[in-house]
Amino acid sequence: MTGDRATATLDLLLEISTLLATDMRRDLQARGLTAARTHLLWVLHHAGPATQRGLADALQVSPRNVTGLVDALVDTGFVTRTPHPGDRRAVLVELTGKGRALTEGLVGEHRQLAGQLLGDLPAADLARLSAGLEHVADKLRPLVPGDEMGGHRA
Amino acid sequence: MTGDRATATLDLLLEISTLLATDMRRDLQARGLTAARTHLLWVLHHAGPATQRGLADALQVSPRNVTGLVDALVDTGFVTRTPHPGDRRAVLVELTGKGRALTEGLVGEHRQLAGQLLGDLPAADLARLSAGLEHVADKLRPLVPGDEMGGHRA
DNA sequence: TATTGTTATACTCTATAACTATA
DNA sequence: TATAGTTATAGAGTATAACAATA
Repeated sequence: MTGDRATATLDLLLEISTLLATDMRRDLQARGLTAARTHLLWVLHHAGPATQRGLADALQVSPRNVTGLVDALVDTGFVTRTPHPGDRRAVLVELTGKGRALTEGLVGEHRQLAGQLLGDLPAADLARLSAGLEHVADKLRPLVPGDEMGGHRA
Repeated sequence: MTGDRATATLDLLLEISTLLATDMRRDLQARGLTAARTHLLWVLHHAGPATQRGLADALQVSPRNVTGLVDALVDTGFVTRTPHPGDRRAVLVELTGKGRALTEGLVGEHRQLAGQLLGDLPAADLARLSAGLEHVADKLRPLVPGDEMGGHRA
């Protein structure tokens, strides 16, 4: 039955999700980072300096939560808070050299992981896998309103 | 370049992971359940009554953590604690009628979601997607030691 | 009056360590 | 001596509400 095949495929997708999350979390932990803090660094890496308000929107998380994450990342030297020029209420959060080194390292590891998981798949198979995943993502995106962060994840 | 194609495919996989997690969490929250508690119910659904020790092993989480999760699920009426016949140190955790109704509902919704995401994919495409995902899972499983829970996730 | 970020408070998941009751 | 589960303590992520400074 096709229905069972679909269910088994969704199961596979969920298993892979868990495995990927576990694998990445372990790598980050070794460097003293959590998933939430890394996600914030990742947003800064892609978007450049941002206000905490902007980060809260990007991460879809409360402003109060951002305060805590930025506090921790300042303490550990990954980001700095500087006054916002032109709005004295706001601060600009930006990556330090250490922060930039980290996110650039992540890009490389990300690429390496992609190679490890998909590198020996024939190009035609990779294209078909990609197409299948696009199909799934297209169905899924409308189910989760207020996404916009597609891909920006560590 | 093939490398970039692989990276883009991994990105897609990560985006889908996030979307799936968000979608499922929202559904559960509406019923007063968190991901961790639901995961425990899911294990009971598949394995039947279990000791807290057994649950800790299955969930790969500390015994102390299980105490808290079971406390909450007892309070909300999803499981019961009964004395273990034959070992007076241990307790058996089992689903109540409410708990069973919930997990059975999850099975149905899971199937429905699979149909929604994959139902209109031609059988051949579904088979190729499935094969591609199997390839990824095969590469990924050895990277995450002590898994064994493949598929058992809510 | 609205917005930015903070303090105050609280809940959940998670962990380790020490302890009790049993094996 | 080892195991099952609890109490004690702690850290991280998350949220809402009230508040200060600024727009």
